[in-house]
Amino acid sequence: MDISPSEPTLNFCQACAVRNRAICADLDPGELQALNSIGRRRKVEAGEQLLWEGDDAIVVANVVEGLLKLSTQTAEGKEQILGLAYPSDFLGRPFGEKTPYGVEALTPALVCTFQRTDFDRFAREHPRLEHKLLERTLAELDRTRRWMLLLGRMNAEQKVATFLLEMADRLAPSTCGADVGSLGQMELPLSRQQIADVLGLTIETVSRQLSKMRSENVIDLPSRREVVIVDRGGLEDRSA
Amino acid sequence: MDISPSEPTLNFCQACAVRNRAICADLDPGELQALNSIGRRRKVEAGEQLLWEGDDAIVVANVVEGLLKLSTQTAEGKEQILGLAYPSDFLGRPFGEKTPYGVEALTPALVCTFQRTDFDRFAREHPRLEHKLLERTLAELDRTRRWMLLLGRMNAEQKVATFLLEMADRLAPSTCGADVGSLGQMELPLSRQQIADVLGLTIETVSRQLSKMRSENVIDLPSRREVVIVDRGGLEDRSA
DNA sequence: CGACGCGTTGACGGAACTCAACGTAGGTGG
DNA sequence: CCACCTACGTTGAGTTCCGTCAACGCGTCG
Repeated sequence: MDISPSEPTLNFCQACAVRNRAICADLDPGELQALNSIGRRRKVEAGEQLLWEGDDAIVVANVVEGLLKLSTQTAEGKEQILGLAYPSDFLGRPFGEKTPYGVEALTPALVCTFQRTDFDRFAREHPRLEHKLLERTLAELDRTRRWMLLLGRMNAEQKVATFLLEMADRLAPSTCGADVGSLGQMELPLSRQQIADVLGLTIETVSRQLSKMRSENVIDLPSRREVVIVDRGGLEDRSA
Repeated sequence: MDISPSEPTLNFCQACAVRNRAICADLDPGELQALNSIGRRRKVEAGEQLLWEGDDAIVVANVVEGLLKLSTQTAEGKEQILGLAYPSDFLGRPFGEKTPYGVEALTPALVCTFQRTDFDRFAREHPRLEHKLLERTLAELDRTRRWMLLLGRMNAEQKVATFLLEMADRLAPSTCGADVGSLGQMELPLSRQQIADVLGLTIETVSRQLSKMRSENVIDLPSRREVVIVDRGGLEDRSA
């Protein structure tokens, strides 16, 4: 809950890893100091829930490090992951009453949290920040709509292939030891169940599709969490 | 293409049907005049395409009257409807290069169009408009994410029931002869194929689900395009 | 009247789900 | 250190739901 006592009034923002990519990118030093004063850094452990669906929207946050999932569930308890939040992504529902989805960390994560009311006020007073938030929200809406095509119209093979390509692209920058990325090896931050929840499938179907692609020499699966893309073209064909 | 010659320089905005609900709601008369000067009213016929997926994002628009669909398709040509645009909704991709989805009118529609570059400039100079656009985009993102749960985790019966309830709610205000709405009668602005494209189903499955619900006395189908909700509770049970 | 578009219904097959057993990796304690 | 346990993942068998293909009904328009 509390910020580290060793740096009580430090301006975290200036040294922030996502300083140039997050919604605060266009703020000048004075504005940044003001934003810093209403925000708090917080570590979230893997598996820890940061926001609960349906709660009053008290908190919003910026992702600094790590990967988190946004999810919701049916009345019967079947889960659907609505999206993944990477560093510099924004979490929570500004200008809203209720948190519309749950947020849970998939890896150890570092987030920069704000009381929603503080953030709303700050945003309204700083159009450049609000503009950044708008651009980010528009991009997220585009991404979400593209995912609807996957959920509504793709079969299991297409879903899994599309997922692997997307993860390879999005994970590349972080693991960007260049050769590692081009070799197509990656460590999945999601369990099979979570992959299934992203794709609207069952765990067994995901497992079968992965095994099938391995037997067809399109991918390799050195361990549970590792995937190697052996034949990117083959994956792309399957994602069509 | 052209505005009506009978009202060459009139300020459409002042008498606009969505004046108090669309993103222009917070503008003062002077700002409204400025916005009016860069916008054009345009009629779109039912079935006419307003924006094409993948085109350069030249135009953005506000819906004044009518209903339009946003859609995309797979490489194989299977369509997925991403959302419906009602009066006061915003269309197109501000601050973006490409139009990320196609837009086609389902009913005769009236839209207020802007050159995207003009609109972008105006928005950046008028934070109140940009704020409205942000609120609208955030709400649309919430709505879109809720639809992902339907696409990914619901069976055909749940999808159709959810769709009927949603349409009844959203169509009510316009047809709001009060008693009409409460009787649960509505005229669907979508064909069976379009309903299927919204729900990620086939036309036959939609038809079968509707017939089944009629046989169970949950709804009635007086004609192709009409639906009467006979037992709202029954529908709600099925949408769970 | 016939043709066409749209919707309904039926028969069938297959893709994905369900249920169940088994395998495997990682962590714990004796 | 190894046996054990547990969580996670894989694989198999059977079932179900929905998609596909096809025939038919109905209203509309030329």
